[in-house]
Amino acid sequence: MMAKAATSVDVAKLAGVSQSAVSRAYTPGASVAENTRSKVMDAARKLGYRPNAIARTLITRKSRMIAVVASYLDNQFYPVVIEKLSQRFQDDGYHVLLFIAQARMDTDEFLMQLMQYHVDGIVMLSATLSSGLAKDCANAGIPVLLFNRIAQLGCTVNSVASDNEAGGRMAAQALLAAGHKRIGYIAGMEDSSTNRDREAGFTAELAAQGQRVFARTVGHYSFAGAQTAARQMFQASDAMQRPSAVFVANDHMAISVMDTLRGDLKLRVPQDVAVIGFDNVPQAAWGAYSLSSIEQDAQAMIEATVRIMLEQISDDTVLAQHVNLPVRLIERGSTGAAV
Amino acid sequence: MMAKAATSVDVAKLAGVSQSAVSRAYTPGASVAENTRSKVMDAARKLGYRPNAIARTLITRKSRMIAVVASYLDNQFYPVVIEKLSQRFQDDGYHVLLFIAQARMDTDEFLMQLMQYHVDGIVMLSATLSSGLAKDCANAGIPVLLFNRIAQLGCTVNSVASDNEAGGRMAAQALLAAGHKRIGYIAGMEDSSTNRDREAGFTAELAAQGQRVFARTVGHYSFAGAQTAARQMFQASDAMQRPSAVFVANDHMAISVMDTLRGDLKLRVPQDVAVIGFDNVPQAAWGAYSLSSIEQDAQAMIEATVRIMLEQISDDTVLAQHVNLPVRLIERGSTGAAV
DNA sequence: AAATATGATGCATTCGTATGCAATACAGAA
DNA sequence: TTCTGTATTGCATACGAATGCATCATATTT
Repeated sequence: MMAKAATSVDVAKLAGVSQSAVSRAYTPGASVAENTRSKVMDAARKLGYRPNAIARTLITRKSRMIAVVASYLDNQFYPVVIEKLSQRFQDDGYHVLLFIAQARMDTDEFLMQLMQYHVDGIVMLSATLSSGLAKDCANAGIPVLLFNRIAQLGCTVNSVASDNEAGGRMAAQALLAAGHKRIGYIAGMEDSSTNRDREAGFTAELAAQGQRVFARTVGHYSFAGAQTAARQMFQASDAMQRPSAVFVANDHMAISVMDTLRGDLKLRVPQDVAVIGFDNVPQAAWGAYSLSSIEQDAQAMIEATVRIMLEQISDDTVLAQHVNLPVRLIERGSTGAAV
Repeated sequence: MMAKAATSVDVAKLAGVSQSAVSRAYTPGASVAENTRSKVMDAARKLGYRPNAIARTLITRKSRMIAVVASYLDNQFYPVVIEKLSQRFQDDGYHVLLFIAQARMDTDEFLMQLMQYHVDGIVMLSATLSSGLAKDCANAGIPVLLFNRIAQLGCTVNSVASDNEAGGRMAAQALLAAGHKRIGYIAGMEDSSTNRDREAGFTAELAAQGQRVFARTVGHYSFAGAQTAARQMFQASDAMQRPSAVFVANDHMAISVMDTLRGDLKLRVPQDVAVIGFDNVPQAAWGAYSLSSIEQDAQAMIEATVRIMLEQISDDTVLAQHVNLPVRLIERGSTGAAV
């Protein structure tokens, strides 16, 4: 039933031209007479011909595919980014090959798969991949970009991130300005650059105003981890023994923290505890949370990502770039601001 | 700097065998001596050789790529599905090429892109694609599966969905059992099979127990649309003029409805209005909402999807299949159940 | 030891398109 | 009219791996 798809040779035969002519008709800027091109296009339409991107890739060595490596998508920041990123690449004629990275997956196996598909570039959304692996990819000649993460050493690896340190400082300022004296921090993954920078800025600003972090626990950027971290931090029944405000390393965890505070611990937000997160995911604006947050400019991050990738694909002598975008404070009810 | 990647010919030369031998060494079940295979593997390791999946695709006519067509990912049901689906396909050696479908995108252009990549199969998560387009793909010999949607006519198109009608009935039963007499329905996209079936089951069960839908508005499966729909439905200041319970066609909208009820309209859930949704997305379980819902068994849907796709890829004589999986009621606080 | 079966290997071709090169046509210039 | 330059076109080959077929070596049988 399935007719073998028409090839450029079939089209050439029907149009009475050579296969080269067909190829040229589909190549912008190639030398073809207008007359020939239209003959080819007519024949192509009749046969339902579509150029085979696979065969083209084999010879041009450009697949027009970008690998996006992501981790668990329950943090809504990532689906939003994937959606917009995919759209932007589509607008430029690229497509996204999605890889879900898992801890259990052997990284070598993973690398192998990426290489086999000959993607034109790799965008890593995941915070869980070693930058060693990222460097391996770069050495193989495929531009790599760490999204929302800073590369440790590799000047071969690009990165696009927000100014997490400034964001950490903003969070501290917001809580200090509201008069809090006992301020806690719930960390994400301790070895991630996002957590490190957010915490550094936060701590620095507290110090600048003569305070220290009152309590600190670790939530590993997971929903369940944040619940545990919140319980640990707020278990004291004496209000003076626990923070009156907490900066949570991302919104995904902050929402879990708010649920735990209200549900398990019967504490009110913001009256008993003020909460501020990071990312400004869509859910932060939901009425039930009204979570104050440090907003990452996802759109700008995506634009930078696409720009850098396309540059590196077209010209591999371009040096690795590191973009650091500004963030801004979004004040909502969870820090006592007017909703 | 970027050394041209080693090919099977390079490996063959170094190992002192033919290129065929290299190919066979990588083909499970091919006829190669153990001795030869290990010589090949040693040479491959030295050169960092990886088979070129593109070249392989050209000759085997199997790309081992599955296109997943998705729409706006703000409804968290889809990111979860994409993540799990991608993992399941990866486990079987397939990868996901992600396409974000947009209304503004010309469907022909879209189809062309899919064909060009010679994907082995297409999974459509989006409810916004015409099944006409889906049929076109199937005619081209690529198995197509509608996920969470029923195909209208095309016996060439597979579908995996939940028993939406039964789910609609369950929702009605839950609200009726709680004694509600004024029950509303907020619809999703009116031309989608999910909305149609959910509403049909819901209405039928109400009728079976001698009731009719008290009020009905349309939220188009969007967050903003649900807000408008909720305002319309609950604008009456007299409690008797508005529903005491509402079934919302999916959780994504139901959460928006709850926010609107509480925030704008100052109504309590469940005391003033009981709310029940559909999908059981992760957020439904969040403490601030505790949203009762009809759970779709995403895992089972994914297993069925992968099974059907792999069957159709390996044997194109298999007829289109239609899977309808059971759903179940998850009672939470939003319908007055104990939390 | 000879005949046969079995497994391993290499050769040559194939997949569908892009492209360097040579050939051709056709224009304008002299 | 002849020459030079430019625009088209086709030929042949390359991309990298898989595979049918023929060949060869080895194991098994008689």
